[in-house]
Order: sequence, then structure tokens, then C-alpha cells
Amino acid sequence: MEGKHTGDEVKIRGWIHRTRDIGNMAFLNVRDPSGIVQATFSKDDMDEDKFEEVKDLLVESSLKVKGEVAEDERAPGGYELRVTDVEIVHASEDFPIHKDQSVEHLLDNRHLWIRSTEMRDILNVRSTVFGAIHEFFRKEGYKEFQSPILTPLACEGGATLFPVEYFDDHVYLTQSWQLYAEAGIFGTGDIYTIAPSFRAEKSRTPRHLTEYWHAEVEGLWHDLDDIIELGEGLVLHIVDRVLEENEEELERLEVDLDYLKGLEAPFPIITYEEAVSKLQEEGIDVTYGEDFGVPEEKKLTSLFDKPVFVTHYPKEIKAFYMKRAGEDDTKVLGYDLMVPHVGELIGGSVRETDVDSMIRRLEEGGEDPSIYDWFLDTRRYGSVPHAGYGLGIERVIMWLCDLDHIRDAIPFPRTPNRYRP
RNA sequence: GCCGUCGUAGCUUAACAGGCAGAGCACUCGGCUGUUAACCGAGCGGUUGGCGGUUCGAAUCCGCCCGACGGCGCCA
Repeated sequence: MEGKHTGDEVKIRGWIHRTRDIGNMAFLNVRDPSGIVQATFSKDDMDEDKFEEVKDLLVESSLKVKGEVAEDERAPGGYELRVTDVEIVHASEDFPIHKDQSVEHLLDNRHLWIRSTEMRDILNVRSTVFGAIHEFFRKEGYKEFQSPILTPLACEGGATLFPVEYFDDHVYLTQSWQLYAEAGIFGTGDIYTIAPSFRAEKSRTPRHLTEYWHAEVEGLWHDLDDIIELGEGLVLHIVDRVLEENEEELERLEVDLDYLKGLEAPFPIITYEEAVSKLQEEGIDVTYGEDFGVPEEKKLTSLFDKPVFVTHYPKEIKAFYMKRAGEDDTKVLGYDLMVPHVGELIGGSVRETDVDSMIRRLEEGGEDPSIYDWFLDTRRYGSVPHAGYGLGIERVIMWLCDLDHIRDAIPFPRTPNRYRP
């Protein structure tokens, strides 16, 4: 509907977005996955009974319309379809969503709300992001590798797990692909996955889901510089692809396109220690050894016009599997990639390869190393240096689309208070 | 887990130092030959989240419970 079909007879199959009738004429805005166009019905040009039937249709009724495309400044968008024939596919019941809706009502009716232009735009971007991740890793020579969703293992020290009955026993929904990936690299080499991860944490924030999609990668012989480059490359590739495929959607979502278009390598890299001094200079009350909270992240990301890598965190605030930095073993060879409004996009690290120090770290963390027995075998039979990271896909979408809440980055969000529809 | 805000018609809400629960949208009926969230007229629609208490009288005050939303913490 941009003038390309003016004068042509076309058929459209879709749903009624809005209706108006003025006696002998009716105007139906018809939506399909590509957009909305006004369909104009005139009593004189069609069967009278059918006209009356069309006039009575409610919003979201499905129909097929045939007619001529006409340029008309009175039509929204400047073009309309002058209908000559219509087939009613299904006359809708009174649709629960109208104007003036609360967040709560839209979430209760999420299965209907995903028909909205806003949700459709976001989900189109989401589709591009998933495709771009596969493209990037395959282009870079990484193989796709799957881990089980049902697992007896915890993967991250403190994080809580969803228990699942497993016949007479119980297992958990996975929090991460990583531990299985660390076994996988011995056969397949460099690997990646896109898979759901589950966290049973009652996090009440705009950037947490209990079920989220996780892009993870594990690379043989990789060091910290390798996974920094790999993280930066992935993010830039996603941005490029979304700008190529979804500029129209991003404009409707009122995203700052100049910011996204201006992103290029290299992203700034600072150590945790430098970050702490910078924050202190900026008047933020942080002491060395504390993990960053929301105020710290907010300030830190505001100091850069690109995503920023923060490396070499103290070992106390990071997971047991991260390798110590050779020059200072109070720090780990890992990083977080942070962006404004969203916080952490990627968390990555070089993995500890020595079985004894790994067992020690687990015991220090109050865990029973015997549960990790099979995993520790990856450090017993030809242990090799390796590294990897995990990226929160909904967080990337939230960042790209400038969303206020991560729940809108996924069709059917799962949060501590909500698991329907 | 902690702190805060809010539950009134299908939806969005008004009424709150206690005194007849009212409107807009949606829907139904009627009118209108170019509407743009059309408009005009009429109608339908309420156990004020639940239980208990105070009071002559509670949507309004008090207690408990349930639910949702927002913020912090934890993380991707």
C-alpha cells in the first residue's frame, strides 16, 4: 500500500482492526501481518444483505476482501481498498482489548495482545536476533551443540533451580548449557547454542525472567581476549542485521537509530578496579570488592557511548568455574558486557582447568564437590584451556528496542508472579 | 527475601475528614453517503478483590488474607 498497486484489483485476508459506519457506507481498517489498510464499503456497490452483515462485524473478525486499490487523501495512510466482494471467515465476539488498557489487563490477555502492532514489531526484531546469532556463530566456525534441559546439576553457585519430578526422583530445569558444553568441546571443538534457561529467583525487576533464552558459546584454547572479541563481534552482527531487516519496526518503536548505527568495534574495556575508581571519582559510594548494583551500573554505562566490557572481577563475587588471573589470583579472567538501561548483556570467562583448585572453590562456596563428579572429569582426562560466555537474548532485544520491561521482549513472559497465559 | 502503591460495571475510572455508587469506552437498538479513537439519541451493565471488626449507617475507618504493579537485592 505505497502506491505500487494503485488501480489494481487485490485480495486481502486479515482481521478487522477498527470499524466505522455512517449509514450507507462502512469503513473497516483491515490488518494482516504486513500492516493495516482501510477497506471502504458502499451500500450501492454491493449486495445489501452482505453490506448489513459487514456493518455488524466486531473488531478482530476475520475476513477476505476483494477490491480496487485507490489513492484517496481521506483514507488513513493515503490509500484504501474499494471493496467489491467480501467473505466473512469468522465474526468475532466482543474483543477484550480496547483503548485505555492497564498493564495488568494486557498481560492477562497476552495471547490477544500479541496481535498489536507494537508487539508484532518487537517480535519481528526478536526473530531477526535469533537468526543473526545462528548466522554469526556458524560463519565463525562454531557448531551447534545441545545440552539437556533436565539436569541433576546446579550450574551457578547461589542461583536457585526449578525442581521437576523425575519418576521416583527429582531433577532440575537447566540454568545453563555451560557445564555440558565444557564436556562437548573435547569432541566437537568450538560450539554454541540457543536454548532456554530457567531461574527460580523471585527477582522483581524490569530485566529478569524466570524463563529466558540464552545464547552460549564455548571455545577450545580460547583466552580472555578471544571471548571479548567474540562477544563484541556477536553484538555488532546482531545490530547490523536488525538495522538491515527491521528499520521500520525500530522507527515505530521510537528507538534511537543513530545510536545503533554509530556502534562499531572496538568497545571500551576496563578492569573492575578501574571501574571502581571511575565510579568513586563520579561520587558513587562503592568500595573495592562489592559487586555493582543498579546505581553503579547506571553510572558506569552512562560514561561510555558504547557497550562496555568490565574485566578482572574479584574472585569472591564470581562463579567457581572462573580461572584466576595469573598475575593476581584474587581476580578472575572474566567479564561482563554492560549497556545503558539494561545492565549486563553478556557474562563470560576463561574456565578453571585445574581439578584441585576447582574442588577447593566449590568447598569454599559451601557446595559438595561430589555432585559435580562427572563435570570434574573434564579436568581429569586431558584438561585444556577454554573459555566461553552467555548472552541474555531478551536483554539484547530490550536494549535494541529500548523497552521499559524485559517481559515485552518475549511473546509469553514468565515472571515470579505470572505464568499464564 | 525486603520496601512501597493499588484492587469500584467487560475495560479505563469518579465518589474517600463515613450519608442514595456516577461517568467515558465497549456492547445492544435507532439515526446519518467519506469516516479517521467518527458523531447524535436511547438502552444494558455493580455482592466496590475476600473474610471479619468499628458504626444508626462502610467503596470510604481498622485487622487479616488474596491478587497485581513499581523499586531494591540476586543474576543473563
